[in-house]
Amino acid sequence: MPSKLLKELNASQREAVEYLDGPLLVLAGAGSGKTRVLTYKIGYLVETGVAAPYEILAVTFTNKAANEMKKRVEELIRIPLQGLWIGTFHSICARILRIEAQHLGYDRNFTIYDVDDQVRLIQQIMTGMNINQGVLKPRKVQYAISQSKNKMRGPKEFEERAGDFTTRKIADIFWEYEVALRRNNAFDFDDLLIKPLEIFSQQPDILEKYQTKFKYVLVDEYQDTNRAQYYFIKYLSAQHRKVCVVGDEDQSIYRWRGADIENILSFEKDYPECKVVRLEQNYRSTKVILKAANAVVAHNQRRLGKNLWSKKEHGAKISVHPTTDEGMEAATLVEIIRTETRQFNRNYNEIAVLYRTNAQSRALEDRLRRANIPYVIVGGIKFYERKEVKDVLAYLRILVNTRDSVALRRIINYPARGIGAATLQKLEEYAFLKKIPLYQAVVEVAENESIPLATKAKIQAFVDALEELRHKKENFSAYEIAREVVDTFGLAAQYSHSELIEDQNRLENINELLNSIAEFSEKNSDENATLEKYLEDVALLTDIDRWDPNFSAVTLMTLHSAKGLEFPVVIITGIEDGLFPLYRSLENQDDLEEERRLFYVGMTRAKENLYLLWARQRRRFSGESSGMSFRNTPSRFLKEIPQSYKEEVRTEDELVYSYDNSEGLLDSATVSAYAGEMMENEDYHIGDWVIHPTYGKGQILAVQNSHTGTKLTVAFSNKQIKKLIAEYANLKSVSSSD
DNA sequence: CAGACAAGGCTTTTT
DNA sequence: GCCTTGTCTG
Repeated sequence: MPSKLLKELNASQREAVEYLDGPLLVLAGAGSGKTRVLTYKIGYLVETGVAAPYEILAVTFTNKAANEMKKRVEELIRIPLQGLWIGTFHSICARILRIEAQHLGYDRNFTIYDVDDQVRLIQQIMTGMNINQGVLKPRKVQYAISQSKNKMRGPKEFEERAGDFTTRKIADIFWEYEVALRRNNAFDFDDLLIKPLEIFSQQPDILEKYQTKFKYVLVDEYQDTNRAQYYFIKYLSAQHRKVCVVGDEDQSIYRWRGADIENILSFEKDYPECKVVRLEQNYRSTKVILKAANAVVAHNQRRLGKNLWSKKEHGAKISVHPTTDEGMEAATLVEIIRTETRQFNRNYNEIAVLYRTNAQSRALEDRLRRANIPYVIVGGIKFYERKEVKDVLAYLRILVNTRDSVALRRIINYPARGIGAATLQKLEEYAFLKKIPLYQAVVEVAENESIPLATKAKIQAFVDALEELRHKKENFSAYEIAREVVDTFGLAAQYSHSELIEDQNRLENINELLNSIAEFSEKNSDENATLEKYLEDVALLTDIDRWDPNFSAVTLMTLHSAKGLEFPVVIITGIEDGLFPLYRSLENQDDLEEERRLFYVGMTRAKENLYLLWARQRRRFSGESSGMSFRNTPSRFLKEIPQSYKEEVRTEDELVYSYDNSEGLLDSATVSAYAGEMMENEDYHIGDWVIHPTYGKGQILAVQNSHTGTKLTVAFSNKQIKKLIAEYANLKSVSSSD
């Protein structure tokens, strides 16, 4: 039956969907409909009966993409996709580990450790080993271990390569860390990818089970797979060899995380019989944006090469905005957003603001807040990484996995209940001597001679409360348990009595967490709505998964987070040499090419209008040069955009500060932002108050010296903004605002 | 043992 | 500049 699905595809897309006989490499340029191909391919496989949903494994880059894709396919073919395995590498691996964990000596209710948990565990280990954490930072150790695991090197391989003293010390910690993870019945993020491979190599029968099961394996964003992910796909598809990978070498941006662009570049070597389909028609961007992006990425050496084209309109030129400093950059940003929303009637959610580093968001946020422009930030401090959220989760974790000592330590005296460092030390000694998990030592506190009676009573009360909940867990929903945890241990109460905005936020976050658990309980059928499953979901969720594109707000995020998304208007900030590309990538050709790909990714997110902002001066707060201002030159990538596709806009010369503030007062940051460039004039200063014969009292927003005289931009109390020539305006200056 | 205050470090990107 | 961590005092 020739599926009607195929009619909705162009020739290349159709070719990619229809080819089912063997390995397939789809080289899909930005905006060329690769998600569409994957979606339709799954639909086609199921509709034609070539494969049942449970015989398909589909790997996506985010959980959100997985959910959307599944929903979309079900809408298309109107067949429920029960049993389909779709999700990120991490979630699929976690699923396998739940089933097979016993082969590694783990329980199926293992915990997944995020970076924060890993660092806490490493701190514990280092304390135990008497290593000075001031000299060797736990965070550094965590990074080194993670990087090593990303390359599939365990403690043994790490030790073999360890040259200097510090690295050998890290190797020692690495060994202990692995032991501790096992003891805690926990995997870290990197384990999720590595451990299934361990099981596969130790027990070929288990590998074979999955190889037989998955007739078709589909992988999105293949250019960003690392070594472990590469082997994972290779092993699982070895039997049927029906593996379809989709990717774009020009969008490979995760080298630092161990992603190996070679995986896609050499796919044809791995599978000599493979078919290659190129998707080169871009449906997203205007011709100008696309050609400019192509011109930039053409500077890279290591690529398969492709020729992206678009049938869309020519479109507006890319506007490049040089600004004085980060304050002016933010002011310019506000101005652009105002123009787009007021003049061109855009909704806020049609606009994305992208930057290289999370730290850049603060200056932008401040200004957006003052200008009353609604915005959401994706990334940065993630919701599930917030202290108050992690506190609640730690309680839930210890209920599920009593061996999770990282969780236990976090909550044993939080909120404070009189179990201090000294007591914890005694409990730990007890656990160590009896070779039992810390939680067990807490349960057995009655038998512990070294702890004073009064303290014992406190610990006993804590244990009793936990144990009661642990038993309730079997018969109550995840939400009910979480609600009770929060009430029993007073996790919200401590914030609800406070008037600090910060505490109010924390309270809100706890409520939001409870809501999310309630939503989870409702959405999933009973057997899947367990606390265990919830904790796993949460551990693997990213901020982008929680992001609602329909919410009417400007979206702020890093360029990395923007991958896979599109917006009518994209504003990229901080396009300066040293920031983008970053200094540390300037020396190395491979690193520089990755930065360029990142810029390419950013540019190609834009459908209609693209703005590029950079600041001549920017304050930095990292490294030795902390707090210093730097003179910047525009990013070398800017020069790689052909002149005919861009135009420079000197916004600040004509920038009029929009005047929403009804009191007519300018905040100090605004004043200083304007003051940066234009303080030269002796008679008039930004922020000064003046009286005009007809307009009345006003405040100076901008001063410019031009050949016609001193141009002033003044905001008057009737909310009018006027540009005046000082020499003719007959202004009187007033000393203060009254 | 808990809360207040000071010092130090940090920021490249994320599952 | 802000946040986390450590130290001091009650």
